[in-house]
Amino acid sequence: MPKSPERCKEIKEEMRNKILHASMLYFAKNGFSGTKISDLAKYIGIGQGTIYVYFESKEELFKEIFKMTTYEKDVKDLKILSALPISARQKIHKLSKAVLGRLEQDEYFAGKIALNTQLVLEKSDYITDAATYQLELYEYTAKIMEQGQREGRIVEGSSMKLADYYWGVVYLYALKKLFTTKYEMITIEDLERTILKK
Amino acid sequence: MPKSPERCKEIKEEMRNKILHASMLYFAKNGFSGTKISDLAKYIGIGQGTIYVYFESKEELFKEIFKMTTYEKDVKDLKILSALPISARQKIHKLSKAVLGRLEQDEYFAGKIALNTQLVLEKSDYITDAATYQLELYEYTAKIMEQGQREGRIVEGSSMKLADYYWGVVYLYALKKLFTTKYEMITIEDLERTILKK
Amino acid sequence: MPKSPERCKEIKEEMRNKILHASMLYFAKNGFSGTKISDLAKYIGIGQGTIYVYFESKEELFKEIFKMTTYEKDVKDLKILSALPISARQKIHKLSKAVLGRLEQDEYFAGKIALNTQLVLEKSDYITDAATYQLELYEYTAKIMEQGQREGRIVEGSSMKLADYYWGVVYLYALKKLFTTKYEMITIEDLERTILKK
Amino acid sequence: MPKSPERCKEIKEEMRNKILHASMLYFAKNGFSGTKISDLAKYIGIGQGTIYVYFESKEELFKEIFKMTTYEKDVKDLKILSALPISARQKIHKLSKAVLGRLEQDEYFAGKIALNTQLVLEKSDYITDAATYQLELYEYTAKIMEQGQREGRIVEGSSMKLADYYWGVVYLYALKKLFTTKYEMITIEDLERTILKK
DNA sequence: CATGAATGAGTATTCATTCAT
DNA sequence: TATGAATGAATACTCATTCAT
Repeated sequence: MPKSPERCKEIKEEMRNKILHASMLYFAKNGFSGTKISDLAKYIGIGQGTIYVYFESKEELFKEIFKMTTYEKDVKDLKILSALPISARQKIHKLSKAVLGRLEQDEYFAGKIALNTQLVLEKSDYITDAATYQLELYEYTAKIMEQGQREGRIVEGSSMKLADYYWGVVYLYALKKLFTTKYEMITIEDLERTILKK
Repeated sequence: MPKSPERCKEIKEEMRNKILHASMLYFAKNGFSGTKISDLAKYIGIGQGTIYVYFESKEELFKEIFKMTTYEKDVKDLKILSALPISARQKIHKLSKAVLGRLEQDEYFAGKIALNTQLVLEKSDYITDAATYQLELYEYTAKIMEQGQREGRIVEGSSMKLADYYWGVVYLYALKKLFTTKYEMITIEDLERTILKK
Repeated sequence: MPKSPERCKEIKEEMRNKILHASMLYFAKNGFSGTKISDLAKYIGIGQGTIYVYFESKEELFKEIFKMTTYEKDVKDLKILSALPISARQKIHKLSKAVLGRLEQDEYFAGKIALNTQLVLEKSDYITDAATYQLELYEYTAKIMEQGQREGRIVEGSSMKLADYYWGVVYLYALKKLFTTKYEMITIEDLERTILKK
Repeated sequence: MPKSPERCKEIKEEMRNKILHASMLYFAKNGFSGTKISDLAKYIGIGQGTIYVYFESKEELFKEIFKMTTYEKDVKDLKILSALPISARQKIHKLSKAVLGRLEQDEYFAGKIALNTQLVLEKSDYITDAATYQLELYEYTAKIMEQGQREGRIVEGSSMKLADYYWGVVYLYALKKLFTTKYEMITIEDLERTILKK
């Protein structure tokens, strides 16, 4: 008789997640074509075949990683933040504090952000799926920018450009986190300066 | 066969440069492992074998590209700029204007900057070679930052961090130039804001 | 656990036979290299591992199947038939009737015959083991052919060739039985005509 | 400059045919799953990669072989034969003579016939393509059978069954040709006896 | 010199077999 | 004992490199 069927499913789910999470960082650091299944398996600490028990192919694994690393939750949080009855200045501050904090503590957060780039770098097609959430993230940020502009605390210019600039800098330091051993993280003020009026 | 021997060399040099320049952009966009020689040759419009007439291997081609895309000239220019008897504010302005200008007009400039990242992303070893010039670039920029700090026009903090931040943003928009079709370029003011005091 | 020890053995023997019989047909239809253990297990309705409880390897299973599907009993029957004090014509008739009858009713009989082919097709080495009985089958058949030739009812020619021809046709319709859904079975007369004189 | 472009295409076509022909016999003898690309390449005397220059995959190679080994020409010939103003007896004689003659001399003919079986054995889907011509072959043969029945020289029964029986025997000896080293080929009379009335 | 077909080392994927439960 | 997830050796397939033309 097999193990308890529920426990069994749990274990399978666990392994799948293990592969998914470990691969995410590996792909983020090495790119799709730079990642060999044999190396990846060794890195995860499993046999090559095991990967194929859970995923049909290298490509499919990559797609699944991508689904997993969606900005869904972040968008929800940002939506709430943007709707709060506080000044844009305060919103930006809260956002910057949260983002830089996670960036410093959570390598997965950095990986998630970097992966989006891999996708661009490797001209993948999954972008569309991802782009939706990324766009929402930008839109809510842009809204805050507009509020800030009305309040006179954020520089003039296309609010979308500003949002793009702001998140671009975040992405920049995600890359640094992932690929550099020694680097100086910017401060909250540094980040805010990209968009705040003097 | 025995055409004019000089003309012959010229022709050779021409083809070599053609390969070198076209490959630079291709590598910048696709990464080292993401680039297949067969695709590259098709992109350049030559036979695969031709590449091997001028370069020993894919790796060697990449190294040669790297030598070509050195910051040597830029360092020289920056050195001169940093030594000018003008305010840091003005130096930053001149630098930003020049950099953003080239970024907008010259895809090769964007490619050169992006390549440095490929190297980091793919954990290559040539970094040492490259790092030397990159470091000098950062050092001269840091010097300007320090001057600016003394003049009270540039924000406090490690001058190296500021230089790194400044060039990071430049790199960010080099990527956008290379990989995005529609994007809004930042203005000189946007770029300067990363480091200028209000 | 310690049920009746005999009953236990019985159960084991049952499972072993289940695997053996089901595999026989599967191998006969798909060939040795065309059979995946995972598919076979699914077809039988058991886990992959279970097969390895009863058989050391895919190869060993195949050998065991082969032992099981020996012509031993058929040879014995044919020996008796060939020794009967009746005309070759009658012997051939009895044989043809029996063979075509079994072919129509018993898929295992068809499978047994087809398997011999797999062995030839896949150039296995077990042929030697099998060949012995097959040879005897042919020899007793050839004897009947010779009797028939003396009686003037069977066509001239090498008696072995005729036996080979006769069983070849039987094999042909074993294949049809196994692999075809709609086909017309030959009659006893059709089969006899291959060797009978007009 | 490359070789003369026409000569080049010729050479390519030659290699493609070389692979196609050599593979046909190899597949016929070893089956689809029993054929390793590495072994096949060694057998042909080329590098493994070369196969992939001409064919997308093992499966595609197999399909191409199948297209090549169609009964197209045979059907045409048989159509002409069936329309000749001679007796069915004579037609059958001409056909049997031709078929057994080719079988003895031409291994490719045997391979072609055997391949059809591989397809059945391996339950492929290409059968449909092949089946068309096979069916025509059977239909023209059945016509001759009907003529023979009217002329009283061919045994009674479904003409299609007789055609199927006749070609079945041919297939049987194609297998013997391919897989057996020592065997006795049947004579024209042996073959004809399957269907001729005494 | 330029080419692209041929090659085989390297990489992705499959599948017989093991083993913890 | 029965299972099916895990494994790695075996196999299919890719791609940098060579070489005859």
